[in-house]
Amino acid sequence: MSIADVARHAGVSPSTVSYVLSGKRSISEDTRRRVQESIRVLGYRPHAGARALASSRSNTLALVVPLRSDVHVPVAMRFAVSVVTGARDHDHDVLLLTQAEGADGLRRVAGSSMVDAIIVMDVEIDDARIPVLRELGLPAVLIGVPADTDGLACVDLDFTEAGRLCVQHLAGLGHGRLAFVGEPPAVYERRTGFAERTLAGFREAARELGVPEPAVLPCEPTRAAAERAAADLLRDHPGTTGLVVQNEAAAEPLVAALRAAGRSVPGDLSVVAIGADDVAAAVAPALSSVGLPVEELAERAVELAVRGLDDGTPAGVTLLAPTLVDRSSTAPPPRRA
Amino acid sequence: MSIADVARHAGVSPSTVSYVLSGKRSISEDTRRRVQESIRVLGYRPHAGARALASSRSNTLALVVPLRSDVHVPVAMRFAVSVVTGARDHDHDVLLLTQAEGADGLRRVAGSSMVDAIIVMDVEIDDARIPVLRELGLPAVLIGVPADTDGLACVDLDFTEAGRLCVQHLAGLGHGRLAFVGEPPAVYERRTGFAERTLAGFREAARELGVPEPAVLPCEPTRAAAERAAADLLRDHPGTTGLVVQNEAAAEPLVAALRAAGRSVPGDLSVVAIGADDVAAAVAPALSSVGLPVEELAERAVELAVRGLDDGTPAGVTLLAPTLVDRSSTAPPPRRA
DNA sequence: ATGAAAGCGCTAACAT
DNA sequence: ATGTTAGCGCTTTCAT
Repeated sequence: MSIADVARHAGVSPSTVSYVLSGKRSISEDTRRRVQESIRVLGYRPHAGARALASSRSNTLALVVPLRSDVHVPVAMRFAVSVVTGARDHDHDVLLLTQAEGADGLRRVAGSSMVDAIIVMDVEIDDARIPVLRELGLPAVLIGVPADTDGLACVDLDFTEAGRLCVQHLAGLGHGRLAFVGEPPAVYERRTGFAERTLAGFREAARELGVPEPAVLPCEPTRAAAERAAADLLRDHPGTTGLVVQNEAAAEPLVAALRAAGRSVPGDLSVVAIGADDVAAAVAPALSSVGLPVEELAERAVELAVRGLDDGTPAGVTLLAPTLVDRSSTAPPPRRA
Repeated sequence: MSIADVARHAGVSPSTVSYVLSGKRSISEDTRRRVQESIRVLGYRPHAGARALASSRSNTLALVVPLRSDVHVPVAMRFAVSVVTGARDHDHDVLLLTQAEGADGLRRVAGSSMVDAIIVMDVEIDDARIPVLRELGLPAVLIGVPADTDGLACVDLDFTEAGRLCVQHLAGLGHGRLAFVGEPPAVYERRTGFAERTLAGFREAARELGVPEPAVLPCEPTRAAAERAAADLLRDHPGTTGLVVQNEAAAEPLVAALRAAGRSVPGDLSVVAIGADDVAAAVAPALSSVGLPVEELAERAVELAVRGLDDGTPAGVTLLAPTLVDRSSTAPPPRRA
């Protein structure tokens, strides 16, 4: 079953079939219909390898997914699925690479022309794969923002602004003592962009608004760690009335622990989450939160990757504006007795 | 950069380079070394598409991952990562498909020769993709076991035996009243193989050992649902002393709720989990459990897929024997007062 | 043990 | 608006 069979069946030349398929030149309405009918009848599918060979386009994107245990897996999975879905909308497929393959994996799939572009998740500020990505000569899109973005396309939520937004929201309600429960220590140690930038925005805004230097408590993604963080918070920073949580796994147990300790949310303590909306909404009470627009980020990444194929990599950083959804976990602080 | 450049550089013919790479005919030690050196120096990578075209082998596997919200995501992700890792060990790459593409996606990637074999996760007893898989003429490996396995390779944990094993363990400790907290109702409604078979084994073994028909409580993967299940269990089946939980997300909150209700585990109630070992071990107290060997299942699946390329699909069901690891959540039942 | 050369199925320049 | 044809880079007979 090849393009020649279709051509014969439709009474046209192979190139005409090719052009009907690609739309790269105008075809008479009549011919187009005949060809499409032949394709349907014969059940013809172009051979991907032959296509890639002739056109130097594989119509395949590489997606590098993180393995780290400190990355929230459901969110990573949603990214991956959204990237696949977005890629299909642009007639592309997705080759799955794990972080474990590292730079060699990138060289391999690029060097053998398996993929047209590369999308990388979980980018660190000083990521070792970045120089490699530059050498490759393929469009590369990072979900995340490293220190040096030269020649690369980056997509992310504006986490700096997200951090600020949380402070503004809480300060606007009258909170004067804030704290931040964050990602696991390892995330900060390897300088993951989003975590570092969130904290920066959070601290800046606090400073600007005259809020005293807030406590920052990194937290492992376990219930036990969240309970410990709650205990630490209440013991070491008892005056805190406004809390920002950037840790999908810890949000629910943290709030539960606070309530178990007799603090009402939002009566005594207001809590704002940063992360996937459904996670925040599922907590009791539903948490006011700055949402992580996973689907939109993934779609943008795919679009940049695919667009880069024709226009060259459209380098530059795309930051999506964060929005805070007000749910039932924030209120003015309790009146001092 | 093509095979011709390497051949010229090494002073041999292109076919010799090809044979050095594939090992499909003997090459003098001297020639081999020269060619490999040239490959290294030039940084040559064979063009995947050209290879696929000439050899009708893409060295790529398709992996269909589930999207369903009732599938435990971290486990699905571990499967995916393990499949990629296993595939790389066999010099294959992995193309990621989502369930959303359905049968058409399978036809597409098979028809265009993008992949040599297909691995499908989250298989239902009567899965609509199975007839398609048979038509395709590619090796197909299911992680899971449908009703009709004719012509297909299936890999799974022996969940029937896993269910029996739990009963035997509990009955062996002296428990005479058992209950089962399972996956969400939807999982049973769509007749997911593993869930149905576990329950069958569980009930059979109970019958054989003279244990009265145990209560079965399906459970959504949320804390609230787990707490409800705990309450229902204590209210409606107060005599229960042995509990089997097959629900990664519910295990921890369920046990927590039981303890919060004043039941000690394993003092009053023994609990056995079925699922990923690390999840079970992370609960307080660490749960005795029948582990789900994710990595091994994935590796087997890959191996069957790759082996099928040369030998034809080695149809048949591979069931891994379950083992129960005794941790601190099971003990003899309390003596009747 | 090695080389020469015929495809694999498609795309895209070059025709008309 | 359509046809002809030369590759794309590799594998694999067929020779020697």
